[in-house]
Amino acid sequence: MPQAPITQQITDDLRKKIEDGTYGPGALLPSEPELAGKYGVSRQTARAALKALEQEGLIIVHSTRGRTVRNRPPLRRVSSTRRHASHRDSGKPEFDTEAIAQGQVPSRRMLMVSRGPVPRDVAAWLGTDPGQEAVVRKRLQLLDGIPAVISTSYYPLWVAEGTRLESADALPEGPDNLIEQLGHRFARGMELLQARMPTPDEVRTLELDPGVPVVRMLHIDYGADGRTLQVADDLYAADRHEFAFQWAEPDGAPVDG
Amino acid sequence: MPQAPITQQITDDLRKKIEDGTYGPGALLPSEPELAGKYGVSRQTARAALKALEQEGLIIVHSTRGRTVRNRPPLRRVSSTRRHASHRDSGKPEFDTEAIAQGQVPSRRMLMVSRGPVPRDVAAWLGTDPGQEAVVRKRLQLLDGIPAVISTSYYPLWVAEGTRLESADALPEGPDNLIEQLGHRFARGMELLQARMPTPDEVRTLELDPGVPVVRMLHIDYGADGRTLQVADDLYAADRHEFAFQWAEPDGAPVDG
DNA sequence: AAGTGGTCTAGACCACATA
DNA sequence: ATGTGGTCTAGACCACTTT
Repeated sequence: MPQAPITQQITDDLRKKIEDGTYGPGALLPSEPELAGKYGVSRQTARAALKALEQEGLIIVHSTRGRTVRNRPPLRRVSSTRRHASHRDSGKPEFDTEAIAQGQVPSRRMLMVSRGPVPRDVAAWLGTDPGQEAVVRKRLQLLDGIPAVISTSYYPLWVAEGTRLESADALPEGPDNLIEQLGHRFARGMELLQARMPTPDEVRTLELDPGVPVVRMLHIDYGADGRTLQVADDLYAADRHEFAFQWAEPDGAPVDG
Repeated sequence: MPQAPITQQITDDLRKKIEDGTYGPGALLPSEPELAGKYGVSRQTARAALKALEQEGLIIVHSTRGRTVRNRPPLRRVSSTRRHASHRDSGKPEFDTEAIAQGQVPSRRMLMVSRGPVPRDVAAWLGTDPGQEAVVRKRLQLLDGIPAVISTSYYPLWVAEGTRLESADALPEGPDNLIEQLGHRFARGMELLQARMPTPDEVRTLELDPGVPVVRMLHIDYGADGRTLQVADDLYAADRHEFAFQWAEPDGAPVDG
């Protein structure tokens, strides 16, 4: 059995103390010099041990104050069924409806509205020819002023051309309702979830803490004729959201998540 | 605008070169001394820059060979509907059915079968009294010998007591089928997905690369009388899986994901 | 033998917040 | 003024693999 590096031993010690409550949520960890002295190592080594905990998402670093144990915020539940037409309030975007129901103040910042090419995997779902342009709407949605989701929506030209979907203005009723008003019907859809580490860009936009992954939800909606009406590419901060899906036998009562 | 640290500049340079294909998948990056020379920094600084890329999951470190650009493996699609009784092959566990359908060889390693207390959040879903015990089955499921999922299932005593669910042997037909054979019916269910960074334990068991998050899927099944039949706590390597959910209007054709 | 990454030291200077 | 983290240097020894 090889001897574990001293850095890792220190990390393990500290993690254990966080897990068993020696350092509870919000507690201040020993400072770098303090740790270095206690274990008889250089400051860099103590620092490396703490860095590992930071990347596991266990602690928060306060520049001139020290490091504290992160206390996990409650997760916001994102329910799949809420997106369907039957659950939608036709006056507002689904995001707003859900936020208000939870007593939070929704807001949004438009990041981009343009006609342009789309990423490879999105293009495959859109069902458009490769190289074909689409209308792209990218916006940041916030809850109580805190960034929650980066939403990028792609609309085929045959859906969006000449409509308010191409306008840089916000859509008070939400894109889904607008599409229905344009005479389309959402017949079926699919949601794809993936998790990964964020890019530095995404860290900035979502104001992510270190060690926090993102969840990408690709939402594809099909019309009655089988053509793709829209592809939504939503990026969530993983430490602030969880995702719920339900099913029931035909005669079973549905669950409200 | 404050000057970015030199470490970060190097990271950004390298990331750009990975993204634009200067260093394609599998390509060998410059070594630490090489980078240090090129940017006129110490080896530690070059090393820190590379470390960042490693934690973003962009590169793989080979101890005595260098660092190469990671090429992303295809994601295995995990479909929610497959778990429902109507989609289940009653001879095999759902995991095996799906694996075989994709041409992969499923296998499993039992990690633990015991009667014991359950984590707080699982207990809440189980609907048992706090402190109440349950039967716990923990196993590692593999595809072609590669770890895929850590599955931990919790069964209330009124379901599992005195049945083969308490046996340490594998269940050839799978727990879901066994539960039905015991006279229970799955009436409805819910799936909860969360993403986070893994613990060191989980890294070891799932053989995770650095910078790879895990997805936790909590699957709760209810019987016809509304009581919880089981809670499954599955942990997936995020770089090897994606998750699909579908819906359709009553008269719409279902989608096969 | 040479080159890779893995680990660690001892010291330095900085910006920033608090006392 | 002191203590915190943020960054960087110059050098060292190690294990391992390839040449």
